[in-house]
Amino acid sequence: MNAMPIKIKIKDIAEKAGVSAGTVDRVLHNRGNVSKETKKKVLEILEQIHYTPNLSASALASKKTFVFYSVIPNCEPGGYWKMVEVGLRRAEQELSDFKVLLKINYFDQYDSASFIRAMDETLKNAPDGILFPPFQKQITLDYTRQMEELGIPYVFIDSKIEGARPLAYYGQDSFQSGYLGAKLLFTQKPDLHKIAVFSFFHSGEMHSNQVSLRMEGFQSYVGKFKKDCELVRVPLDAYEWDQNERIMENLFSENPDVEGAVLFSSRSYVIADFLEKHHHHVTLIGYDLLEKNVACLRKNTIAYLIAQRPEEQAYRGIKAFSDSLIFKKQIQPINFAPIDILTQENIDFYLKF
Amino acid sequence: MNAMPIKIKIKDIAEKAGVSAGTVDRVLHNRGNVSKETKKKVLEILEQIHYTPNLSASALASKKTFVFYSVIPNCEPGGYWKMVEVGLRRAEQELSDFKVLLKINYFDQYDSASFIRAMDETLKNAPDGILFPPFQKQITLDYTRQMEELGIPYVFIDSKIEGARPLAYYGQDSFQSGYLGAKLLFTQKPDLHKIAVFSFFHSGEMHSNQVSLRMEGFQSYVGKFKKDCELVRVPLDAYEWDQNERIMENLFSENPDVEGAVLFSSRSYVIADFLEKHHHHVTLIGYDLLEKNVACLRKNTIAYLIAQRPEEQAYRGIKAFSDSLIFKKQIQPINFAPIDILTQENIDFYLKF
DNA sequence: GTCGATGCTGTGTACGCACACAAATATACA
DNA sequence: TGTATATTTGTGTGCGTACACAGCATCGAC
Repeated sequence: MNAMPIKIKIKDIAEKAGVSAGTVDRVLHNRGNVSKETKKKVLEILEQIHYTPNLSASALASKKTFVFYSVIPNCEPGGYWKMVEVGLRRAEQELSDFKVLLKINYFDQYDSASFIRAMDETLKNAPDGILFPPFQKQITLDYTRQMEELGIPYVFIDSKIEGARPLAYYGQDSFQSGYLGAKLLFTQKPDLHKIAVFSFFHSGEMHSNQVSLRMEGFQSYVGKFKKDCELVRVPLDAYEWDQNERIMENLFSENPDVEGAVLFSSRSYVIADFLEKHHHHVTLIGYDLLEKNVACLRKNTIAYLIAQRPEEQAYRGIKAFSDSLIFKKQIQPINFAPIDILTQENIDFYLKF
Repeated sequence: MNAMPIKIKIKDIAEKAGVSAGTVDRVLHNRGNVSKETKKKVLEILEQIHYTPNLSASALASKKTFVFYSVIPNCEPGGYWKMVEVGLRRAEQELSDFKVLLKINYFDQYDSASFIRAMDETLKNAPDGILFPPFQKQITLDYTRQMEELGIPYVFIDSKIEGARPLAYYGQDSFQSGYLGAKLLFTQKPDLHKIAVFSFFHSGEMHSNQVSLRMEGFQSYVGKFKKDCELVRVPLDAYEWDQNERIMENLFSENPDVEGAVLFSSRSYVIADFLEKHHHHVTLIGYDLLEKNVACLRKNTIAYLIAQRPEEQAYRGIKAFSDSLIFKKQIQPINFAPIDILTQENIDFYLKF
């Protein structure tokens, strides 16, 4: 009845080959200390029989502990990177039976030196895998080259860069999400001819690859369909809000005809709150499902939110390591997350999820 | 260094409670034979400590074999349901270490009696879970009610029906995929005023819920945006091709102004091949990524293919059972698969995947 | 006070593998 | 031939859990 098709185990192979289980184990794991002839004999049996190790038993017996590192920006409560961290921890939790450890090193996303410090620190520990969002392209490529030499697999989240060979990527098609941002903005106001494009810097630095790519996508749409529309760049300081108010005031007094705005990083609510006070006729497109952004969406101070799935992406990123290294599965290298369009009408649905 | 945060095991709980591991096990699994006081004591400890069983050890030691059944239409080589079967088998393979067995019962999708036979047969075996595409609504609801009474979880693939409480659904939003079909057809020919809507029957029967819902979606689009467009239903016989040729000839001689066509099930290539011979000016929208359909897409005898991910959906359906029953995870109940739009330009990308 | 019967509890084994260690064999050299 | 050493092979234990079984106490009936 319950005729479980008997699964082949190491012992079976050992018997067939006329050797002991220990020897088969040595062959399977390339541990050496096996004579050429016996090795050949065992390998022949393995060719014939399709042996797949029992993962439960393997995990249970294994003494190896896997240590994965994640290098992400400092995460403030309720912020985007906090959600990433939640996903990371969920993956760690789920893999705890497989002796998987996750460590996180943080950096300041507006300070390349701190990224470099965090990465150096991480590499020193010779981890079994590193998950991180690509920082400024050249700096990142430096590290991906190092990791490839050291044989350390790495996973990109958030955005990706060309020229690297990550084990996998989990995130949006950033360009496309920027492109969509433009499309949505013009859906609201087809005749826009001046758009404020905000971005956060600090001491002149802004290295978010994600933001750059979204910007390209946005521009691409405008270049294709709305050639006459002008984009006004507005650099804000990530940490000093006082002067930002002034910058924005200036912007609008010099450009009273700005009627659309966009910010490619997650703190759209900052812009929205400003606009609400003084310029509520400006239509704003924002990114990412933060609570504060959602509040703005409900108040209609943000017209559309374009969201990704930070928790899910981080979770799957870590799972990619375990699937590849522990469970020997093939990994799909490119994994574009859905580009969710959030409006007042459908936001509840996304929150529940 | 490798300070693995020590995971709590049954033994730890046993010590804390001053009982043996066996007793803790009895409490954990509600196996009875434990005095009220000891049970209370153990439960108290369990409240304090957050114990999660080691899944590897659990799987290894467990004697229980899970038997899942899938009830799907007969699958011809290269057909849609063959792809579903591949996904099912892949899941079985992957779960073989967890004593999971998968059995498949087939039915004729144009014969409700055969569906009923297959379901009855399946239920007789008291499986641990049943995965199937909802057949005609009333018949299906009969069975879902039975399964709910018996405590047998079930998963829908392909399409879903209201009024049932499946553990999960994996498939498209069928209505939406029909809606999209209409949209794409009119993208090609905005001024269409007569569309042939083909469907396969056999001895008058056609119970595919999926097809019905797509039809609704299609009609909804037409009703909303193209009120003047007429839909001509063309019932074909699923098994007797000779007479179909005649039916189609008649159709086109009586309606020479038909310039668009759609078939909501997967064998679009059949229609495409006919149209190619005699009516290549007709634009055809098809469904599903079959090899033969792709060939038509390349020849441009199918304008767009709307595809789902049959293998993936089936795979995830089975995994839902194991995740829920074996790994005690929460399952996301509704899982809409992407509605992929395939054209000559992007088809290669989907095939590679 | 003996005998079961019953309820409760502890012990022991198996699951399949990884890995340490012991044993056996082969090789080198005196 | 004997001893020392390297190479190859087999054996045994533990991983944490599930579950069978044995042991123990309590109780009632005779």
